[in-house]
Amino acid sequence: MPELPEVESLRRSLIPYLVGHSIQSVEVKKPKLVTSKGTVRESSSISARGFEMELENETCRSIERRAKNLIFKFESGKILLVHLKMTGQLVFKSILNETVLGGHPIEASETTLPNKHSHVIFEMDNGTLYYNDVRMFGYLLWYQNEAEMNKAQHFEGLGVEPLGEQFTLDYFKKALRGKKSKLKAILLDQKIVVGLGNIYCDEVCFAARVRPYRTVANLTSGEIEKIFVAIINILGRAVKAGGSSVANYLMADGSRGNFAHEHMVYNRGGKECKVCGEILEKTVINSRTTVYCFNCQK
DNA sequence: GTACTTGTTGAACG
DNA sequence: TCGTTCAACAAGTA
Repeated sequence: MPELPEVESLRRSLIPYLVGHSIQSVEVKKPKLVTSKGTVRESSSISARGFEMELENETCRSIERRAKNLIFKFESGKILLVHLKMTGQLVFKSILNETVLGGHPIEASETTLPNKHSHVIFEMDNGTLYYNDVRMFGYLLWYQNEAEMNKAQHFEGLGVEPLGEQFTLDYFKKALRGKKSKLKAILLDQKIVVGLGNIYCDEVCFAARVRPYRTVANLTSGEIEKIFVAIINILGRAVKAGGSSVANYLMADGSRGNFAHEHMVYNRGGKECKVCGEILEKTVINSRTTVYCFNCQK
């Protein structure tokens, strides 16, 4: 599930292949993905055919990221925003047969391209970019320019970037002041800090040795600091490792940019804690599965 | 057939 | 009114 580290490492790996290169043609196989925004049905301002035409002959100038959104900016000023949601992935296959992948982990059965989940295909001057999405929760939005994107208020209310300069201990402490929620709810709340999803919330809580259901108001100053440091460390390390997804599934040595191997608690309920050996507890917080170690976390 | 998965958000809650 | 939590939704898998 792409959270901030997956999106960021995908962005970094796509830059050398896409920036400076142009789109020759676009094929939208599932119009829904470019005409709706998640569960919010918008009266689409653009048809699938319009989407294809608008991006033809556009040259990519930069690839940016805001929260879990990938933002492709073109020389003309046009913008393509991609949200992978749960199961989206972008795969670029160059004409030299190099493959770059990011987002949702690839399934072994889906290594052929395009496959049945390839819903939007960009023919570039140096290869092909596939947007694959098994459950089709993701979306690709097109904007005429920066102003139009801002007008859409897609980023309204988002908190600070955890790996940016604005995320300071002071900011974090102030943001938590007076909150009555459980720690996990706070970490999941994109209005405070963006980019943390279910996986990294559990990992951050474990790294900080704080139980996820603790009420924020009862946290000590030291604990908040540990959580703050854990957010930066975990996300930073995960980005470095290439996220929890397979980074390059066609590499000869089969190596994987894989933070998943480093997960301490996520998806490990009932298994032994890697630190103390106790059985990890599994519970539900804010309607999300949560795993923690009762022994290690206080 | 059913339970379960996550990011997001409008609805409902207290 | 407001902060907080819930539930629904997207579509597929086990």
